[in-house]
Amino acid sequence: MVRGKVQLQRIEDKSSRQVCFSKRKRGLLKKAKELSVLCDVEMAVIIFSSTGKLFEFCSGNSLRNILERYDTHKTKSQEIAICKNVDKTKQNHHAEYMGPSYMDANPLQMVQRYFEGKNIEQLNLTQLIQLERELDSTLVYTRGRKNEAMMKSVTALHQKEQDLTDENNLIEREISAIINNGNLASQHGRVVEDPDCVHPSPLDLFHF
Amino acid sequence: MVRGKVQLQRIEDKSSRQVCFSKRKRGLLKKAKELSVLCDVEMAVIIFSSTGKLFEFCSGNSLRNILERYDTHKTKSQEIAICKNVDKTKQNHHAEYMGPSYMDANPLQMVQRYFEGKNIEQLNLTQLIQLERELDSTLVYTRGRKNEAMMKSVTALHQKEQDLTDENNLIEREISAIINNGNLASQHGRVVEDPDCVHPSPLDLFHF
DNA sequence: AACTAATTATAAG
DNA sequence: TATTATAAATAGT
Repeated sequence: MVRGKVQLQRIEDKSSRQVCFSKRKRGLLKKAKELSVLCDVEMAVIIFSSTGKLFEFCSGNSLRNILERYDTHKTKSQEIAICKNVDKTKQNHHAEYMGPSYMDANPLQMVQRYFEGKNIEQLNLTQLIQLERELDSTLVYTRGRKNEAMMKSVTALHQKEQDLTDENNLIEREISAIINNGNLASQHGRVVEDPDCVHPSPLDLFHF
Repeated sequence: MVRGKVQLQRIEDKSSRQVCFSKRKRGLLKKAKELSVLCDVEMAVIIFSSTGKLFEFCSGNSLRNILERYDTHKTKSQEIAICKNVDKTKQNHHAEYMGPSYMDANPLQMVQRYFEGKNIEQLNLTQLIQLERELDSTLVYTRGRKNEAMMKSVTALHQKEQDLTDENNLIEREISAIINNGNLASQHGRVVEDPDCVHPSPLDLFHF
């Protein structure tokens, strides 16, 4: 019988732990199934026992679909984070207007459209092997372009910083000249910025 | 109070369903945490509510690590299964008919079409970062499907081998019976093939 | 693995 | 949201 509350800590006795795992795993998977059915939700449970054995549950028929959705969801959140960050920096390194979202479909959907509505599940082995290769090389290419774009962006920011610094130095020299000429009444409409304070490190734009 | 057992079916009333989801989700996540701590297991739970909101739990500090382990585990299991299957199999099969080629454009071209003819060179940094992520997850997905397809293919071939072997044994027995009856003039329209000579290795189908 | 007392989860109010 | 009666899970035998 159950004596007192269970302490939330690792059960040290191996045998008890194994028995507990077996019972609680069954309970958890049952609860998971109930939740998914009663409340009509999409969900996945992945469990690796301490012996390395895999147990899984998913609401539909494909755990992979759920992981895919998870990835998509995360990607979207990250995109929002990136855009917010970019807005904050006011460093406009995508000068062009992006227009209405081109990013509302991902390559998975594009592939499926391309295969005339066929699900990737229905592609045959040869098609899958070829698709894998082509995705791989498109990915490598895209990654390279991304890195180049990052580099350019960094370089552009450095240049901008340099220009501002030069401009400030120039203004300072002008002011010094004016002071040295004893002409204190002369006015400049500009404010000297301190570039070190105004500009974040270019690398802050990227989330490494 | 709880009256009678709960029926395992979708709760039709939206409000009740929402309340139930909220309570049971909390319960499930608590159970998940208890299981992971008490029994020292690595686990992940991913839940998408019917309104599309994401809830997650994981035992360590990175759900993505667990998903990676999941992928690795699946891949490894499949490889082991394939190798076992292939080793057992000394026999062949002919490649399935693939149908008309859907592969006359690759994802690079698809991506470019999708971006209204823009070259990947012209995508901005935000677009490139997202495209990279999406290609990556599509690739992971495709790779998983390919491995599953390989498994199925090998299993089917193994079955075919068994069928052919059985058929050959049957024919050999028939011939022996005929010979033992001294009826050497009797004709059979079939030739017994030597499978070891005729059929290439199944692995030739896959480009490792 | 089956049993049972005690805890825990939860449907309804 | 909090309460409570009941169902369900489960620790120890």
